[in-house]
Amino acid sequence: MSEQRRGAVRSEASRVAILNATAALFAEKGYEHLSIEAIAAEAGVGKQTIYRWWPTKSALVAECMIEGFLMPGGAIPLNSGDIRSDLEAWVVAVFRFTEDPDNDVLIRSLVAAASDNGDIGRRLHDRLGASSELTERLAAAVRAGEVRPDLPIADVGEVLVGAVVLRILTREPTDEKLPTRLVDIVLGGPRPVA
Amino acid sequence: MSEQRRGAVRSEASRVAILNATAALFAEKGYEHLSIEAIAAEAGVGKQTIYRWWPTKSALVAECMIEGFLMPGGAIPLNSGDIRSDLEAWVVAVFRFTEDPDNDVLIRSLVAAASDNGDIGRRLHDRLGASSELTERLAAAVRAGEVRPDLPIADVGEVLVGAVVLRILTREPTDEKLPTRLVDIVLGGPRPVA
DNA sequence: TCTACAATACGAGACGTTGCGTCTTGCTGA
DNA sequence: TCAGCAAGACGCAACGTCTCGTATTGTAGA
Repeated sequence: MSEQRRGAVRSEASRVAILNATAALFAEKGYEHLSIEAIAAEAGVGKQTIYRWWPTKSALVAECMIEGFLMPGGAIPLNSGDIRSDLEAWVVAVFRFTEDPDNDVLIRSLVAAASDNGDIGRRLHDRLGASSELTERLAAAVRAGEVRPDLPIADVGEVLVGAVVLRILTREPTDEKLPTRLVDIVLGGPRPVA
Repeated sequence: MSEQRRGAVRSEASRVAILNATAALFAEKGYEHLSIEAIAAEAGVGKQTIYRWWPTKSALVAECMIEGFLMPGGAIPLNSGDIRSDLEAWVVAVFRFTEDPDNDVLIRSLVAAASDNGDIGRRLHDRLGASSELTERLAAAVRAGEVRPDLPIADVGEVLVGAVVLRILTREPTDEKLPTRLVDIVLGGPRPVA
């Protein structure tokens, strides 16, 4: 045992340069027109160094996403105590994010990447918030008795994200009341008049 | 005026052969690995004949979709008089359709195609039923007093389609109760016990 | 009416370009 | 000594343009 390894060790500088270049070119060109050669050139790296560590373009993009080089942050729903306005604010924030053409291209490219690579799909799913912050906010609402206790919160988050993604895909323009309507749908009707 | 044209006229046989070949190769290889040269060869047609009439691969796929060479039929929700079970049956049918790996590839390729071509996105949207049969069934439910009259039916259809698309993208396995939960969400709670 | 001609679409495929993924070379550092 | 590195050559596939020769169709002159 004790497999000693000798020889040079993997260069972290190259790795980071490659991820940075991938993120930059991805945002600029989109997933389809992303080329390994361009990434290598942009990163100042030999092609082999990319092929040595990542089997496919998809894997490279997936790692970019994991490491947070793509989609930094992401919307996090607040907890003001009012689940309805918090969800609405979240949807508004997401739509506002997608209004910037740059972000629009980014999202659609991510969808394209997801559509031919399962890993990317799953990570996109996590990162978009459906299984983390958004669900957490909904769970808090259940605990606070703000929504009916049998609400399938994981599915609610997914439905909201799905609606947003579909809007982006179909290029349907969003009207300003859409966030309210979406939240009404998933919460089972408009806010009761007090 | 009266700009007369002369010379040979466009060959309908070639046009149909190209669309057929595109549909066949699209379903077989997916959008990404679809090549114009392969389409030309499959259709027994010169490449120039394709480039003469379609500016891009996306446009070709879009026309395939318009003409119904792709996604024949599509699920049509029944009207049994019970909106809840009709919607559920529709969701089940759609998920069952996507369980076949062939259809799965087709759908994901359509999503990929939509993500870099707006026309395809819009047509996919129409064809998936969100703006036609599904909405019509929901409108009938409103007229019959089955659901609250202020339900934003167009958005409900979109939300359901979005949820299905997202499931396909994320490769999340579907459990058998998912259709029920999705319908519960958009209809504002589980079916009341009679 | 018939015939030449011009205009256009067609199948076929050559062409230069781009990006692929592999391989080689010479260098650097553990 | 051996592994990772940058650089880039290599053969391959598909790109989109272009040019052949042929077929089809309208226009115009006999």
